[in-house]
Amino acid sequence: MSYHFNEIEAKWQKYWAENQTFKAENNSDKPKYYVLDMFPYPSGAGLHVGHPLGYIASDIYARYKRHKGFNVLHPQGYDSFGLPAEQYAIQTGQHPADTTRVNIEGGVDKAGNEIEGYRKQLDRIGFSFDWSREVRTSNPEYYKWTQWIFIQLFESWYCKNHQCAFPISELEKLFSEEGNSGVNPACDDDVESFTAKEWNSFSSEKKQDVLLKYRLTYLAETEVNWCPALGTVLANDEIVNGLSERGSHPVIRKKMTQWSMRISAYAERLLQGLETIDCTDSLKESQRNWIGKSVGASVTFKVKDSAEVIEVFTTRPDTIYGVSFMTLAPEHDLVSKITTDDQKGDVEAYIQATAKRSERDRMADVKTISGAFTGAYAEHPFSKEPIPIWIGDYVLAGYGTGAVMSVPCGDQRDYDFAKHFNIEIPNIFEGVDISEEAFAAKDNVKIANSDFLNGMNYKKATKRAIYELEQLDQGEGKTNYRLRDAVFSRQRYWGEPFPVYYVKGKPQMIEQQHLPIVLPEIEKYLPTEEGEPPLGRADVWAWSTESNSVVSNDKVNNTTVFPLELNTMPGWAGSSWYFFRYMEEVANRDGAFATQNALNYWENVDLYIGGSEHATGHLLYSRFWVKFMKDRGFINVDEPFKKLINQGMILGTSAFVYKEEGTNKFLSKGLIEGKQVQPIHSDVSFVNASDELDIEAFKNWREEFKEAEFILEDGVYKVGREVEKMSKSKYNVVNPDAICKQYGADSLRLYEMFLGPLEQAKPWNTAGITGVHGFLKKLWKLYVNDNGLNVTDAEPTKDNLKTLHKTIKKVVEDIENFSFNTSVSTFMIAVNELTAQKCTSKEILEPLLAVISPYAPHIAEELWNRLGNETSIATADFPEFEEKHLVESSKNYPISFNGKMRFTLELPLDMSKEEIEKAVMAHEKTIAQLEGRTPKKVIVVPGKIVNIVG
RNA sequence: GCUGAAGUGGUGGAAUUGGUAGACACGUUGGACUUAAAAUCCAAUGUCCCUUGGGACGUACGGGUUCAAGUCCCGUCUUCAGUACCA
Repeated sequence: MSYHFNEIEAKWQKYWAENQTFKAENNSDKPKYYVLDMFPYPSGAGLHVGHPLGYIASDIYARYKRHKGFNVLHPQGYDSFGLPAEQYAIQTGQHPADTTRVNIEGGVDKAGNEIEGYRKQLDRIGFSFDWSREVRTSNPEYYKWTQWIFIQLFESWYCKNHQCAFPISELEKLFSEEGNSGVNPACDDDVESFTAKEWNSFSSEKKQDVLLKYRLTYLAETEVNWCPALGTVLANDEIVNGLSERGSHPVIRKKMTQWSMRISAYAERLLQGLETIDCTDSLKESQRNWIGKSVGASVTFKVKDSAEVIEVFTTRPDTIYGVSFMTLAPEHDLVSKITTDDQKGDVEAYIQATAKRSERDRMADVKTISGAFTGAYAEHPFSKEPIPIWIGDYVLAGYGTGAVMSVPCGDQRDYDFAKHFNIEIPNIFEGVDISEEAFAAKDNVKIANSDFLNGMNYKKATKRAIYELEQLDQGEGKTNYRLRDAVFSRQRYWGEPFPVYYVKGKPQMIEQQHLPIVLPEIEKYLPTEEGEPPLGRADVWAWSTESNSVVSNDKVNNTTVFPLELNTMPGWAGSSWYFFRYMEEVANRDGAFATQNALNYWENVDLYIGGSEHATGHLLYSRFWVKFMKDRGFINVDEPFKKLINQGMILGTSAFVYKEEGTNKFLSKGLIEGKQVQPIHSDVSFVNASDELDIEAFKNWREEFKEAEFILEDGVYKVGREVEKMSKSKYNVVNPDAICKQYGADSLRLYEMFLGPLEQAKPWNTAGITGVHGFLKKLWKLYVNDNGLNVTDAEPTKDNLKTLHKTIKKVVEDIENFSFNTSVSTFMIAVNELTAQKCTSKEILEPLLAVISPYAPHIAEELWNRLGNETSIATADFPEFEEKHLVESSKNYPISFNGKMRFTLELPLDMSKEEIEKAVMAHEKTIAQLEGRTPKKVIVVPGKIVNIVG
């Protein structure tokens, strides 16, 4: 009886589904373990072999933990809001909800495309997901709680003293009792001071305006990349050379009122929290970069002949005597106020010119130095000397205060700017040559020409400068973060609607019992002619405070019926908290995002696996929301993920045929030398393991190749190979369904792991799968022969036990180190050895199945069943490793001469050092090697090696 | 530029605290079985020299430490990823 993987796999997948084998329990005596994958965005293109890599790894770990006696939560769902569905909707007029459902569940979309669906594709690979807990972010039952969290953020403020978020009502109480002088909140820069008395006299509208500046989510004017032709805001990466990536339309920088998230309040905690996460240094480093902490000072410069002051942030207050000019960002508010009449022309022309350039362009074009003099002067805080004030686009409006004190001798950008505009470059470093470039190092230098700072080093001078600035009330020590508040509005249709309506232009939250606010129906998924977001097209999109429901727009009277927010939330809203939703069983999901019971039991994710493209954004945002929810007492954990692994990308191995230029001849790879050829991608499915092209298949592929002539070498056409990103346009996409059909899911799972270390990028080459497939056949033959089951009660031999326990030991180590590729080799070795030993002993073969089961669950389940087990192997005990079976009495010593291994010698392990040396020195091969020489030294490491020197 | 990761046969990749480099596969070559093919099985396979025994060289490159280095240290180069005028 041979190995019929298709039958076996279908059988057990059905069994697992029917018996809910992988359903997690919220009440269990077992210890809990939560294994999570980053949930997929269900695109119409379906899965390719790169997608399941991380899922297979996490599945192996989840299954292993079940064998080890854990109650495992291993859920899956869909990040189903997003841009591609909306773009597709615009093109085809289909509702994104429909295309999204088809992409998940399969079927035929309105355009007539037959779509397999993510779910079926995933099921075919045999994952141990608990599908009963599935979530979809676009489902109103789910986004109800995304909206709820948004409301909680709106209803909260952040106290810097306590480093914690509190209800906004507490802040109102503080304001009414003592004004805002005593509070230390994270808030907008432009808040005014007021007393309790003043606060209490404010109108309701005024109070709302003031509070908005303190809320953790707030409306604010933000500078965005606006594309008038597309009618939407674009992210930086959607703009190429100042034009939109889609359609090449002009993009301008525009201020727009947008919802923002005050993530900056959490900057320090997000940084500190990294210490508690188990992940790679590179991931931590990219989080740190993003947060961008820098320690320095804020310094205030007075503007001469003006009441204005310029505040700057600097990391080098010790170089304050090196300031020879100030630079403001062209967008800085002060520019228009301080520019002299003489300079107005220059300054305005410059501002116009820079406004046309996107932020990205400015960043990309670092070499061009540009700027303009405002005609105004600032006053040096200590020397009181006048300092010319310039504007320049190398200063970014969005970072720090949008202004810098320029120290050309100590900063290369300031230096280049000064050289370009012939501004003086005073040297404040003792014995340093600055004729060629700035001196930016902090160490091993003393400050000079700096009055009271002379002779001090960086550390001392910094401290002193801050102290002196404080005395003048013109500065203080300050820590700055690069992390900016996150814009939370999108001018899109396919996202969560805000639970917000506007009364006299002031945002009001809809009470939580009326949630969800369901996305309205619209005719076209495009912005309105007036440039409003797509929701501006909805006819029924107003809020009635009487019926507490969404009503027709024509009822808007601004007394009881008000307009609703037209923006939707960004993609990261739904993915910032989904891991908590899985914790709750569907039956109990109505009353809360998850019950306290479920949250207390599962706590947070023990293992999180996903792509590195989410290493910054998603991770930062979800960590932010979790910290906020912890502050407000909704959950009990400070970090969402305990351990995080980024799987590497699987690359495609493209195949090329070579068309000789000007002919219709295709030359085999070996014949192209010296010829003018044009490489053309061939579909990888036409190429076999030996890189030989199926010429007929290629000819039939496309009309233009029908008449092609093929010049062969050794009777075959050889293609060229190149590793590239897996993509449809390169014809190197491999579909896991096809692999499952031809070799089986177990082969796919093993092969994906066998390719190499999980975290590394590695090329896919279908040819190699015959190796692991052959292994599964050998495994099968170890249990089943032509007459049926071939497993006996025979007493295992010493060798049998040694093979089994060696395998258990290695596989446990591998799984716990996430080194899945080496486990597969270990299985191969085990099966090769047991086959050679002609092992039929059930005592060996039964536990072996439990070891292999996490990797190849279908075949393991089938053989387990054939051995007479009536329950699933999924929760069978993982066999215990016993050291005694590996104890050896002798060792095959490598005998080296001057570090080079010459031969091996089998010696008992209980031999002493001296005895080993004696035995080795007496050996004929040793004598031959030495050729009469006397060794200077003999190194004997018992149990390891012998090295003879001399 | 900065940060991080990595450079090992024709290919993917193994190699505990420094201790037999190339496990396990793919591919290739030869053989068995077969009318033939597929499948399966057996053998060889880092490079070079050599008649066998064997020898020389080999983990990106150049140094160093050590009885012993893919592994540790210093320097250089290359590739990939992330990030970028952050004051």
